[in-house]
Amino acid sequence: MTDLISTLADRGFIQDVTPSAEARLKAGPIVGYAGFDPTADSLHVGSLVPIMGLAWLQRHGGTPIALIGGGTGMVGDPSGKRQERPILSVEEIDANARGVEAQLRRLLRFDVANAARIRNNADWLRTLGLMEFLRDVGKHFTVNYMLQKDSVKSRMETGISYTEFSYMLTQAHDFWHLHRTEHCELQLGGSDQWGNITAGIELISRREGAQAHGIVFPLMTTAGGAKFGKSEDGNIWLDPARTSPYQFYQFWLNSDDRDVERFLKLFTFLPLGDIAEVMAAQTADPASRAAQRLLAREVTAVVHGEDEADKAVAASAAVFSGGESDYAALADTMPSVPLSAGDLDDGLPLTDVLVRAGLASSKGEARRGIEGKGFSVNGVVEADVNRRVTAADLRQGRYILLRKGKKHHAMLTVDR
RNA sequence: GGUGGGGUGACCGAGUGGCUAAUGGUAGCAGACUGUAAAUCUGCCGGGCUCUGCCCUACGUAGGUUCGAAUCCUACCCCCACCA
Repeated sequence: MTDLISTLADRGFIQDVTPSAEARLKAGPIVGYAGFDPTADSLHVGSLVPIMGLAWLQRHGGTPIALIGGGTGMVGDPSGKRQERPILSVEEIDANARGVEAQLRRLLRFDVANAARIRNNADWLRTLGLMEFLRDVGKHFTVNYMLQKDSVKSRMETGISYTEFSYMLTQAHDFWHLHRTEHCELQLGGSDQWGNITAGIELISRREGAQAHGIVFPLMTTAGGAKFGKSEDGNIWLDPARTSPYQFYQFWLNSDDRDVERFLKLFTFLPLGDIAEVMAAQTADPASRAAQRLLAREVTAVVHGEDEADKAVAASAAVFSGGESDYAALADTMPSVPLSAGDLDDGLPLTDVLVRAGLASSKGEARRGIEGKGFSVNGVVEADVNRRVTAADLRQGRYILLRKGKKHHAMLTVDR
């Protein structure tokens, strides 16, 4: 446990730490948690930071708890948000929670002595009575204290509902609950969670007379200034049904030179020595993008497994080297759209096909893209707006590879 | 409850009766250059079509005035500030 803090610090995880944390971590193994909101049925790459934090905790002998916010999700965390959030139905939250839990189960270890635990705060928050909450939690906080928090202060202009105002208390209650029931003494989170975490520490101190600790991670950004984890298709999800392993691999491969070292430290378990080595290679020959390749391979393997990572590497090599390749293997890892054999009898307009493949959001966009030489079929740029896709375009009898720009691919697969 | 200000496309933000699918900026997409990078330059950037043009839908909501409205009128909803 001794060097958890230094590991995290060396790898760029630490934005802020409560003063007592270091001494406590040196004293022995600890139980720590991080929360995950069930706002969608899949986590996205942004969630990898706290997940890696928990994983490092586990590797240093601690017991990680991944807390799914099935209860707090009903309220909505104002932290880092400029506007009130839409309320999801309980059914949606529960469905999302199931998806998130399945992913967490793959990313943490459950077969070791200090096995990870998964909890859902719906289990205690939904049954918590209002009077009980006001007496046992609300009584310990002054409104003055709550108004000091950034999450509230920054919303005083635009407005914040009582519901979101109260959020920090529900999260504080979670920390207290986990402390009480599982001896959890540490909470990890993004830097926007600082206020919520310290509120929890405060509550534990008041009710239990015990000292709890917090570590927050820096806000993820990219050197280009874009939001981390977003692409033109929206978020980069961990769910392969939403973001194929190939797309996932490509996301990391396209990392900015200025970000790649930081990402290697944050999103892989590679020893710092290995990272320094690959960075040296990268600096010597930037065009090789050795660091990006390693990053993409490693993160894809962590999230989707070794096999999928290998396929993504192979598919990327095939697609970007040009020439004929093993289409069946490509179809397996990249977004693939099924066609029935009959569809091609008369040929399909290319514009329709691009929309179906998700490469264009409307026929008009597809048409404009073709006019701008932005699309290709089987590696050949297509400039004819009226082009039709026919059986003659099939490769290996059943595949057609569509490409948008240089980087975006989709495979049409004819059913047999 | 009162007074004042405000609600425009993904976001910011112009626009006060026709030249407005709506200036500009950001973000995004494509092309050129490159290293599947950055920066830069160029084009695109509500939807559909039988596409040098045509048709829908759109400026908080619902009506109205007008040949014509994001722009004027009425009611309503929501947000903000100050006052009570």
